[in-house]
Amino acid sequence: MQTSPRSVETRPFRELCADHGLAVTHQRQVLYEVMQTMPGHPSPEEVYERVKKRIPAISLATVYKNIHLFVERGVLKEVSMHHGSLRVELNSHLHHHMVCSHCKAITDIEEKDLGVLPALQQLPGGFRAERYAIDVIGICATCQKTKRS
Amino acid sequence: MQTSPRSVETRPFRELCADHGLAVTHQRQVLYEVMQTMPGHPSPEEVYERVKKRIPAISLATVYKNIHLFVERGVLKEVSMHHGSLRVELNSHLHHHMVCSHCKAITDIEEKDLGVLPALQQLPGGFRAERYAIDVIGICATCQKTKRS
DNA sequence: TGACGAACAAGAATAATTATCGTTTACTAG
DNA sequence: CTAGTAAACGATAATTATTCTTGTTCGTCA
Repeated sequence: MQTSPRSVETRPFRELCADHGLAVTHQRQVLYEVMQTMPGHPSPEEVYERVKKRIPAISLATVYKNIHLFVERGVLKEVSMHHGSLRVELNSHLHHHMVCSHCKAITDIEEKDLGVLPALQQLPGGFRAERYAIDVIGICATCQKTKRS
Repeated sequence: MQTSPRSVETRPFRELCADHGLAVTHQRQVLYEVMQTMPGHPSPEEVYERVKKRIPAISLATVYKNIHLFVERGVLKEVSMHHGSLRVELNSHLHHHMVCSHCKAITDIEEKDLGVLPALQQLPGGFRAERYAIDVIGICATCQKTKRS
C-alpha cells in the first residue's frame, strides 16, 4: 500500500520518530499533528496555543524543546536562519550569504559565484518583488574539521 | 571625481544623510563610522559595544532606533528579515519564500515559479553547501493596497 | 534670545527564549 | 510483566533582545 498524496504526512508518527531517533511521547505526537494542520510558518507561541487545546497541561518549554529537536533532526525546517537578534550590514554591492547550520556563522558570497540566478519577474499573488536574498545553507570549513560524533 | 573602490563608503556622512532625509547627529555619524569598520553582520548589541568606546554615554535604545531608521531609509540592509520569533515549517517539498518587507508576512513560492536557479556547486572557503533558501523580498498585495504616506 | 521639534539617555516594560530542577514517562533487558 | 535508566516533562526563574516612556538637551529659525 503506497502513501496517499492527499495527506501531508502519511507515515505513522512512531515510524517517523524511529527514523529520526526520537522517543515517542504523547506531547510530541500532538505537536506534530498540530503542525500538520498549520501549513504556514507558525511561531512557537502559535503552535503552543493550538497544542494547549489538546494538552492543556503542556509547558511552553516543552514546545520549544521539541521544536528545536525536530529542527535538529530534520523533521522541521527553520524558515530563515535568524540568529536570535537582528543582523544588519552596509547596503553596498550585491551579494548573498552562506550560513553554517552548525555554528551559524554568516559569510558573504558574491552574486557571480552563485552561477545563474532567478530574474525578478511577475510573482504569484500580486507580490511586488524588490530584491531577493539567497542563503546557501551548509557546513563551513571550520565545522567540517571539527567532526562531531 | 569618482568614488574610490578602496573605501567602503567614500561620500561624506553629511551628504549621505541629506540623500536619505536624515538629520546629522554625532551619534549617527559615529554609529555609521563604526559599522564601516565592521564588515561582517553585526548585531545591534555588537555595534553598541563598539560605539560605546567612542561615546560612552550613548544609549542602547539610540543604537536600535538609528539602526531601524537606517534600514528604513536604505542605508543599511537587514541580513535576513527578522520576524521577532522563530518560524518553522514541515520539511516537505522544495519551495522558497516571499517576505513582505512591510508586514513581514511569509508566503511560499514554488521553486519552479522562480525561474532559473543556482546550482549547488563548489563554493569559496571550502563551504559544503547542502541546500539554499531564497527569500524574495518586496511588498505583498495587501500592503500595496494599504498605501502608506 | 526664546520657542519648537527632533534626538537623546536612562531605565522600565515587554517579548522571546533558555536553563534549572524535581517528577514522570518511555524504552530495554531480564 | 517489572525494575532500572535515561530521556522527557512541567513549572518557573533567569536571560536575552527589543521597545516604550519620560524628562532633558540641542540646534534652528523667528
